[in-house]
Amino acid sequence: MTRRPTKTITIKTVAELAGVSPMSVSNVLNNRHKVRESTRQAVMDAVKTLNYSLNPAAKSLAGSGMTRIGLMYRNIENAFLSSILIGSLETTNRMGAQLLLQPLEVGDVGEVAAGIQTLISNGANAILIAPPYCEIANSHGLTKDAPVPIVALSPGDDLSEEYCIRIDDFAAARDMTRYLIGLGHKDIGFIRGAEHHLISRTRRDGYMAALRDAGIAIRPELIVDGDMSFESGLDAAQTLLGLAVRPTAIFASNDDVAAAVTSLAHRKGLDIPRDLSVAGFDDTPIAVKIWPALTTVRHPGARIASEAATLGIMLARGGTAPVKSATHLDYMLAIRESTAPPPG
Amino acid sequence: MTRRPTKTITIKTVAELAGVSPMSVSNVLNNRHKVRESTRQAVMDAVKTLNYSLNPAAKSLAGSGMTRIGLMYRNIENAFLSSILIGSLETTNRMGAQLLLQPLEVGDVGEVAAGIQTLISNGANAILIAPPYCEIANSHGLTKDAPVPIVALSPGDDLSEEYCIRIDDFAAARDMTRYLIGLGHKDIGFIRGAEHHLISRTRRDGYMAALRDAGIAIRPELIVDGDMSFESGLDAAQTLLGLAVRPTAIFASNDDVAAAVTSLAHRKGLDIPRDLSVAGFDDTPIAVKIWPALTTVRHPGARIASEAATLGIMLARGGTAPVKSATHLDYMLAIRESTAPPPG
DNA sequence: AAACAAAAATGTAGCGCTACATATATTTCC
DNA sequence: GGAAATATATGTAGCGCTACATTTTTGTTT
Repeated sequence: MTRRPTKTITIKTVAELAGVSPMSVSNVLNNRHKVRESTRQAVMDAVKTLNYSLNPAAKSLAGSGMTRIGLMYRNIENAFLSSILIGSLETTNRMGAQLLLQPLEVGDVGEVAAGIQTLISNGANAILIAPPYCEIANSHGLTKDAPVPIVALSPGDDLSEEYCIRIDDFAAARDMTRYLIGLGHKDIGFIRGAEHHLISRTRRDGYMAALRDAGIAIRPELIVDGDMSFESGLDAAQTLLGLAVRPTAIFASNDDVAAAVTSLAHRKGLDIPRDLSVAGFDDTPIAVKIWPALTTVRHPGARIASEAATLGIMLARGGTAPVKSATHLDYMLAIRESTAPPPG
Repeated sequence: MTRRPTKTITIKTVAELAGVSPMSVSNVLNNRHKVRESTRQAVMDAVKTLNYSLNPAAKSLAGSGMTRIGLMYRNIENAFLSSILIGSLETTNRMGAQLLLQPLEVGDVGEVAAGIQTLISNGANAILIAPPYCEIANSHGLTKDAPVPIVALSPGDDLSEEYCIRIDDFAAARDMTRYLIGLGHKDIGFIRGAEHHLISRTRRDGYMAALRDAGIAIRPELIVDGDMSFESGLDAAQTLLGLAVRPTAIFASNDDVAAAVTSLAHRKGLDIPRDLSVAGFDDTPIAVKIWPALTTVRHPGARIASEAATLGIMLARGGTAPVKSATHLDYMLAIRESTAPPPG
């Protein structure tokens, strides 16, 4: 009488058709054990006839609702982010949780704060944050007293206020640089990532550490800025290859940039790896789709996201929180065809 | 007294703190217009103090719930699918709907049917289906009397039982082939897509139509199978480049396969485009990240997904359905550096 | 067959919110 | 200043489901 007259099919409709009580229908549909086979059949038949399914909102309201995991990330087409998406999705799916996505456009502090707020409003019980937002959120104290647990995906360093799942970027960059040094390279160019990614600094530190360890003087002009995009890689490569004493190897902060270096080198008639070695970072699909296949660092985005989602779900479901600490996953060097000893 | 004692913060808690009725809190939080500024302030203060946000399940149950759009797709790392994900996400976000993701592993009929069922159980009010599942679902009548509207994303042809958003794959493939013919090519290899993609057939038909129109005899050995993966592209390229009379141009069913052709050609010491022209399809990011940059067909995945999501949301919200018909978006040829007149 | 135990089915009372109707405060106008 | 018009606030009655307690049925034992 009040309200729009609803002709919705409810659990009651089904109960009437099946000739049982609503609770029995609920019991069947949630396969709780205490239902006689005949009843189950009757209910299932009615369900099929009515093409019925439980209302998730009501279910959630009444009972123990579905676990919702929020994922906040930069809305750009980027293979590493893709793998994070895939990984979180796969895990939330497998564990019966729901993934709420929150893509951000710009990524200033305000947008990050608003994004967290939106996710919480939408019922997120835990939040995963991809870089660089995990770092921004942390450094601005946005996660300090968040009402839900926060997990940082692959931040550039262990973060104080968030759970972290990452690889040791410093060690990985150092190892790759060492590998290049081991091949005989001394003039190794390095293309930095985006300014605001903590990762950019960490990886560069690894590169410098390896040089220092090997007693090779650091030539500042060999370290050029980029922003992790293919285009910025083209510019950076232009700079490096235009140097009077040009590097015999270039280590880029990610695979897209390394692909750009490869592309520009080809344009300039350089043979890779004979004239120039190129190394990337992340091991995204493009690494094996360019020629020559790229030597790079395997950065398991999907696994990081998967671990993070698992942690988030556990925490959301009231699991005991381990000490707020960082988990370091393994990385490894994927040595392919783009690196070789320097010419001569 | 019954039930777990809940200490949840509800709208009532907020109302008490703010000294108003629960309804006023509701009115403020849904910014309905009829609230005095002083009341709004009081409520907002209480909300902030309690760090409160509305329970979405209850909101959804009580009122006009949130629109949920399901997206079913193949769970593989693939740039075109990525762009579909991004596009749907962006639009659902912008229109205040929620995206429910349903990645499929294998894709037999059973899994597709189950996926649709799951989405509906999870409250999807409309479902978007990416290829090849839209075609599978359609051909097996899975969408015939679905309780929610179904939108096919970029199927290979107009589908009878679903709304379709796509480009004219036939015409696009024909145009690209014509372009190659226009450059002077006569021996044009074609690498087909996956068997079960309707798209594979449609694109091949376009290729054949262009040859026929130009009066060029079709050499069946120039048409080889692939499955749209980089690896299959390597095999197909091996076959084509091993031919006694080898093609002077190769048109691949997607960019990954074209990248594989490029890679293999380089390995064999061929210069692209001098010795061999290569064309792809989709214009995914890799097209401009390999060298030489790939001539390809721009297939606007994000826009397709965006249009589809818009349609789905409109239908879900009770908008009038246009006649169940297909929308054709524009495609265009992206002419880059991988194509040139044949040698000699 | 009565007495008890276990299994199965049901009734009741909300979960936290909003639509709608109703009640109260404020403004407008003559 | 008071009636009418308007703006604002509040009560009531569920939305569709499930936890828990209760009742009914079925099975087991002596």
